[in-house]
Order: sequence, then C-alpha cells, then structure tokens
Amino acid sequence: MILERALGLWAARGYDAVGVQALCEAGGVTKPTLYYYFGSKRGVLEALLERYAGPLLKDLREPSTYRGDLTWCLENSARVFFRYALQSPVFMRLFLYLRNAPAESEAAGRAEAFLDEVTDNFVYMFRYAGEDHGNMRGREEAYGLSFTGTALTYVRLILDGKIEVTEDLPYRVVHQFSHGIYS
Amino acid sequence: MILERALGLWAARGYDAVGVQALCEAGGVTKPTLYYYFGSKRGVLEALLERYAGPLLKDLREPSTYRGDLTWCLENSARVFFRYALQSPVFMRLFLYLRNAPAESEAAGRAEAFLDEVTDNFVYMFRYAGEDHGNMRGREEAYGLSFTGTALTYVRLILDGKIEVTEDLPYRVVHQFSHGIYS
DNA sequence: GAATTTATATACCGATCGGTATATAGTGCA
DNA sequence: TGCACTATATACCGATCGGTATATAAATTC
Repeated sequence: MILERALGLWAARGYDAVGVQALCEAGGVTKPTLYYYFGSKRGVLEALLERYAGPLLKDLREPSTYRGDLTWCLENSARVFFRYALQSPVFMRLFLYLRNAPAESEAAGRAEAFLDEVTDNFVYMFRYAGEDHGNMRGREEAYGLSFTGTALTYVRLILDGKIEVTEDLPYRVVHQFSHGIYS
Repeated sequence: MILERALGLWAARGYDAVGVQALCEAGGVTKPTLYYYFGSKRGVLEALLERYAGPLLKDLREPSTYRGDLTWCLENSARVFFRYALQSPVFMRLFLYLRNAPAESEAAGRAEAFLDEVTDNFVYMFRYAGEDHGNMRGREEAYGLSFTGTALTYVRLILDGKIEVTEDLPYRVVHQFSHGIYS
C-alpha cells in the first residue's frame, strides 16, 4: 500500500520533489514506521522497483529469447510493453522518468541495473538473430538499442493518449521498425 | 555564466536536487544577486531554456519545413539533433530529462511549451508530406511523433557513447526509419 | 504470567529548502 | 556635489529535508 502510494507520487512529481513525510501521509503511517520497513527513502524506491520492475523483466524474458523467429520476438516483446502501459501506466511513467533521469541523481543510480537489464534483453536477442540474418552484419547492438527506444517511444505515446492501443499495434510498430514507414 | 553552471548541475543531478544555494556557489554570486536577475529558481530555468532551446528550435525550423522532399527533411532534421548532441551534450541531456520528467513537476511544466514545439514541427511536416504520399493515409500524426522519438532515441545513444557519430548517421537513421532494418 | 520481540507513535535533530528585508557599494547624470 | 538608479552583500525568514532517540503498545515465546 505504501509502495503504491509512493509510486503514484513519484511518477507524478518526481523522486526528489516528494519527501518522506509526504510518502508517510499518503500511506497512512508515520516516519519511524516507514524507516522500520524500508530503512531509507532510497530503500522505498528499491522495494518499489523490486515489486514492479521485477515482473516486467520476467514477462520480457520469454518473448525476447530468440528461437528463430525475430518478428515473433519483436511483436511479443512490444506486446508486453504495451500491456504494461495499459495495466500499470503509473509504473511505466516512473520507468520512463527514471530511464531519462540525470546519471548522478539518486533515483537513476538505483534504477540503472533494472533499466540496463531491459535493454540487454534486446541486444542479446539481436545478437542471436544476427546469426540467421546475415544482412544485419555488425548492426545487432545498434538494433537492440534502437528497438528498445522505439518500443518505449510508443509506450510514451500510449501513456500520453497520443495513440490508441489496438490489437494490431504490436504488429504495426514492428512492421514499421522492420520495413519502414513507406511499406 | 550562471546559466552555464546551472545547466551543468541540473543536467547532472536534476532540477529538484540542485538548490538555489548550489547554483549561486557554482556561479560565484550570492542569492540576492541571482534573485535580482532571475526572480526565482524557476526563472533561472526559463532563462536557460530561452538561451539554449531557442536556437535548437530555430535550427530545426528550416529542415522540418516540407518542400517536396521528405527524406531531405528527415535527414537534415536528424542532422541538427545529432549536431546538438555533439556540440551541446549537456543541454541535450537536460532536454531529454525534461522531456520525460513527471508532468506535475515544476521543471516539466516550464519546459512543456518548448518540447511540444519540437514535436509539432515534425507532425506538421508529415501532414504536409502526406499530401504527396497517399500511402501514409491517416498515419501522419503517428509518424511525426514516432520520428521525434526515434531521433531523440539516437541522441540518447550518442550522449551515452553507445554509437559513433559518423557523417552518414543521419542517412542511416532515416533510411532505417523509412525502409526498416532489413533493407 | 513474565520475558522477549515486533511494530508503531511522539517529539526531536541539524541541515537545507526557496525566498527576502535591509544595508551598502558603484555609476550616470544634473 | 548630490540625487537617482543599478548592482551586490550580510543576515535572516518559516518550512521542509532525510533521519533518529526514546517510549510504548501489541503480539509471540517460554
């Protein structure tokens, strides 16, 4: 419950702008109680990431494991992202915020491992896929990074209500990524 | 000079994490002096955006004005972004940070107008281009948003040293955007 | 039932937050 | 010279920051 409220506040106003006192009031506890369970403000963020980013990483693992069908991987990975954007929009807002937070900020430091793990999934995926797609020669890494950016760009658009989430959105996004906007 | 130092501090640690006192010490002035010129902490951010984001918007205006050659527009717009990533990396870091900052944060509120203006450039560009490219039917807006995201994804990769900036990078990015990764 | 552990609250810590009241230097001009 | 104006500094404001010392209530164990 405290974690949910903290997520909401941080996603709306940012990590530094929401103090421990505000977290306590939102969660209906007092400061010593919060420090009893989490140890510090940073500890609350860590528990929060464990709770929410853990499942996302787990859900991404299977679709991002290359088994011969790159398009299947991309579409289903995108599908996971978009599902989270619909079902956990507040967490995904925090996710995007942390991903672009200044490197030396406390929040970004704690989130870095999680964020890198997401990207690494796709870099590895393209590395393995590259063995079957010779024409990607040497661009596997760039494609992994690029796809992560593309997927999260669309997550952002979904969160902002700029595009509608239809059943075929993963197909369209991956098709555009794979064959360009003219096809 | 104060603005430069403020830019550096905010880009490295975030707007909320760097107080007015720190800005003053970094700039070699005292608080009343800073408040004499800028009125408030928020005022420093506004002056900062005026100083740095203004030129970026200006430099984007020409390449993003559609005159019949969409590829030319995209490549030269990308070129502007990448040039800024190389020449003003600290500002571009702040730019990405502000673009993904929580909606209700003070910093994001002040930056919103600038950020929207960047995106709007490309949305308009695709709207006009759509008149010449019938097969884009109804996807002009999505393409404008998507291209902005793609360009900034690459800016991020450049800032993080993940990809090298070569002369043909704008061509490659736009080619991938236009024709996909397989071509 | 006594001792121990777990969980919660009151009240406080020094430091820093954004911002300002007040005083005083320098500067252009009559 | 004296007046107005610009520019800078000292010292302070109440509020909030992250975090804690201490006390006590509830549950568990012996």
